[in-house]
Amino acid sequence: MSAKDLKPNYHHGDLHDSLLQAATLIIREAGVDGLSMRKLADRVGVSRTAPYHHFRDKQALLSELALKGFRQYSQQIDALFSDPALDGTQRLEQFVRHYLKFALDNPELYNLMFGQALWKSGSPSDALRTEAHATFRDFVKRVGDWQQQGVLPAGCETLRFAQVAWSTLHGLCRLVNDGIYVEASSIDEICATLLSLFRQQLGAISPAG
Amino acid sequence: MSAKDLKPNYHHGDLHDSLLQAATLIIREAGVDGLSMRKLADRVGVSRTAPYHHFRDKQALLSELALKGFRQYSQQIDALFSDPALDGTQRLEQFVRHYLKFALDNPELYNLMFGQALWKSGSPSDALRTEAHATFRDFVKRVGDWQQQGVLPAGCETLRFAQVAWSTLHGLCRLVNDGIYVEASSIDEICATLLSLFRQQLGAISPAG
DNA sequence: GGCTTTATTTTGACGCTGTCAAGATAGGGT
DNA sequence: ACCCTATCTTGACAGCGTCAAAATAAAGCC
Repeated sequence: MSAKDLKPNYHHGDLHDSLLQAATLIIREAGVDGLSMRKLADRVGVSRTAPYHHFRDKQALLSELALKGFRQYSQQIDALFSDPALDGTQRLEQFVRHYLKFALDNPELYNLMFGQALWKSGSPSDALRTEAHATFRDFVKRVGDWQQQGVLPAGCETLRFAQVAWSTLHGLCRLVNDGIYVEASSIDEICATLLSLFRQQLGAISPAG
Repeated sequence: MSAKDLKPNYHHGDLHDSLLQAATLIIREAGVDGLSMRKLADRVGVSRTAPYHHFRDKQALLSELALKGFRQYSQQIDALFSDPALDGTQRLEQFVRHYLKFALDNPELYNLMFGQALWKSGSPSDALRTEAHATFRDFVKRVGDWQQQGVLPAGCETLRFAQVAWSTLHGLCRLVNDGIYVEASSIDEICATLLSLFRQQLGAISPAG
């Protein structure tokens, strides 16, 4: 037998995927902090150390979850940009709203993808690093397009603008997700302000103009 | 004896402060994750549970550290704004650079002050909540001043602008501190871009203008 | 001084965590 | 029927936060 997919009563079937799936559920219910390797194993119905034959350690498991998150995110964004009914301005607005929605709908996943747990102290897997970089490159490219289309200001290096814009989006997501400030009700207004700021349409600075 | 301050050879002297002090050191050396109540107690030379008579739990200790961080931050910012040699524009620039510097110089402390560990799941002490809110109010007030002085665009609700601006600063700090992107070398340039963006001086959008 | 009261600290314990080493088991190939 | 290898389990270790109860030392009062 070559394909392991067809044997549901091997030792487990496909423990690797079952673990990822169960981990996703636990994280949704109890947050990343509520996920332990032991509870995870228990949930799937195997012994405590069984997962260690499929993931080097807990971080490796989390890395794969984050990786799946990036794939999911990219897919959603690609879908958004392949809609031919939207012009550049609408795409920018939709992108911003979608980014926030993704982060706010999946706070724990977002935290995994863009949090210190995986990135700090150098552990992220190569696959994760690659995928994340691709995601950022993609964003920079879109910012460049928007600049060319006159949707975003052109008198500014694309990379720098992209870094600042991403900082803004990321910062807002974190402030909300981490419970630091902003009730959900204000988000639409903040989002509008943020878009006006990016487009440099906040009104004249000098009253002497 | 009424004042405990005067007795250095009580049981410990002032275990409360000694713990905070040692915790600060450990965090600087090993990060917040490297701080455990047991190691902390050991470092100070008391038994594992001694700290629990001075802090309800670990979170209470971290809350106090964050509180000290906020006081330290406010003091530095106040000093900056009390310099009469600076005009509004310079103050904005100095503020932005100082905010980044504070966060990047004390990454673990910044994470404590503005991270999910304390804010998420509702545990922050009243004192911490009060101090943090005051800090944000202060920032909003300064943004209002800058708007009146023509340093920042006036055609925009102060609170909204402040929220977006803080998001940008916070997001940048997190991206750098969490090791997600941006080498330290780019920060100055990003900072400049960020300031231009806030001041709406990034250049014309429409090539038809 | 001696006695009591109170503040402070320690010892012991519990359940939880991540993970290593060694043994058990079961499927595939011959 | 055999072995090999992939898979899983059992046992163990060190570490964690924290509770309860016992021990200690200081302070207050006579």
